Amino acid sequence: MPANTVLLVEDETDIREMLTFSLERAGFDVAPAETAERALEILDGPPPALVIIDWMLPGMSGVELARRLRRDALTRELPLLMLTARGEEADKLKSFDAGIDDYVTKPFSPRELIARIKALLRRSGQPEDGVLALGRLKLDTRGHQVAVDEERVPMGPTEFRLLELLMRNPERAFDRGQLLDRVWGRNVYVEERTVDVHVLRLRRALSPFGMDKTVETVRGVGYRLAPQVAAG
Amino acid sequence: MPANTVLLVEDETDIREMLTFSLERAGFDVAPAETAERALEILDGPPPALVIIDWMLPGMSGVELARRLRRDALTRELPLLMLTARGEEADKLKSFDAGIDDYVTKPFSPRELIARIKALLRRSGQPEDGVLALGRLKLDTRGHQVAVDEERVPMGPTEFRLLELLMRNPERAFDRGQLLDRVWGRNVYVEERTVDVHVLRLRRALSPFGMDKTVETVRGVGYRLAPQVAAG
DNA sequence: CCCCGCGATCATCAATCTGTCATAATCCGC
DNA sequence: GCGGATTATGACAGATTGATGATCGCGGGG
Repeated sequence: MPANTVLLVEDETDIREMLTFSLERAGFDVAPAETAERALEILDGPPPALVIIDWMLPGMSGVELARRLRRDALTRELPLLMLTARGEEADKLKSFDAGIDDYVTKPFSPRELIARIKALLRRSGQPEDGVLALGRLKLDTRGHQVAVDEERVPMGPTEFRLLELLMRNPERAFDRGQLLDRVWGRNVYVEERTVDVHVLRLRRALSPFGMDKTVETVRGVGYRLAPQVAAG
Repeated sequence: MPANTVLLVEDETDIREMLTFSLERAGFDVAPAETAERALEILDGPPPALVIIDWMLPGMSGVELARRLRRDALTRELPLLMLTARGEEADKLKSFDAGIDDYVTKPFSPRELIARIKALLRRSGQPEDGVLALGRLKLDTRGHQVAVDEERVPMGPTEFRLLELLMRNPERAFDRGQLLDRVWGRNVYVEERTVDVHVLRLRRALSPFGMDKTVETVRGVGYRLAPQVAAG
């Protein structure tokens, strides 16, 4: 799932399609889900940048879904935006208790929704223009391109997502399990050692630019982005 | 077991799960145990940051478990928080007598519980996570790295854990047995002298930065962080 | 139908880390 | 200063863990 993806959980077809249209026009990729259950399935794959949840959902409610996401280490840090209908304001409190970051009351203007989404993403440290820059490294999440000093760095899709995760969390070490969960998605069964191979490929891709030390090994733990890259 | 793990001893499934959820949302890792016996097993491994005990437990009671923890040198300093039901207020006295640091009466709000937990941890001087800083020394638990004045200090995994323990407990001297228990984990058979070697290795790692006196020998006892480092 | 890019594994090699010893150095009380 | 006790060090051999190159398969074009 592209990193600029918004997971949209909304059961009413027309609203869902309207939002999908608006969001895509605003430059987001949209993963639509009719139910909370479906949303959870999607979240077994690589995580989106943000989740929009309708308060009222058939089956598992939006609030319950929110709680679930907050319970899970993998989704805990995802920005959550909830859609509520008028008259449900009384429940806002409960909503925030479930860990909601923001809410929008229906009916709402797409303009307002987009604005709040961007605010949330900004707050959670996502670049608005889709370009992550760290020192000489630039990663364009929309164009799926990496560059060092404006020069293009060719690499495979998995290496790209791996680098993206690391650049979003510089200085932080991930163990192989976390990397598998967040880059591959946790529904896939893959050997932990496979991570090593992709790290190797990523390093190789960066090495012609003298950036092969960018991804560091943390022995006994996993990998992380080199601090000097993060600092620069 | 991560350093900010909470051991939760509660037999009622729904309460246990609710608390697990709340605690995890608050950023703690949770080790759930249904019984006191199970809790003791868990405590054979690396120790949690805090223990929450339900007053009423099948088999060994919560109070008895608390007494045991207070008797064992290894767990004596763990913050203990007890959950009591209304009507058991009369027993509070007994509870504190058993070495409980704080208690919460059911029904309670997760908010209150979290607040008390954080207060307890603050009180016991254990940062919840992130960067431990002591003088020129910085240890980043998230990124798994140590720095002196921003300059990186390479060291092995065991040395890292050893330094982490010492930095979390400045001013305090540990004997070799305690170090083995808390850094290596209990029920691991290792010679006590091995600790010396790892202390040596840690000192060596720090010595290029003039910080080799950071870890002091307490003759006849064990080791501790040098007071001047702890103070700075 | 074959070629090719990409991804997952495996086997193997290399780099580090670990726990123990043996031995030297220190410390302490006398 | 002596002698025993305690700690510091250097050296090792084995065990872990990570790096690397090669292989096998899959699925999408051509």
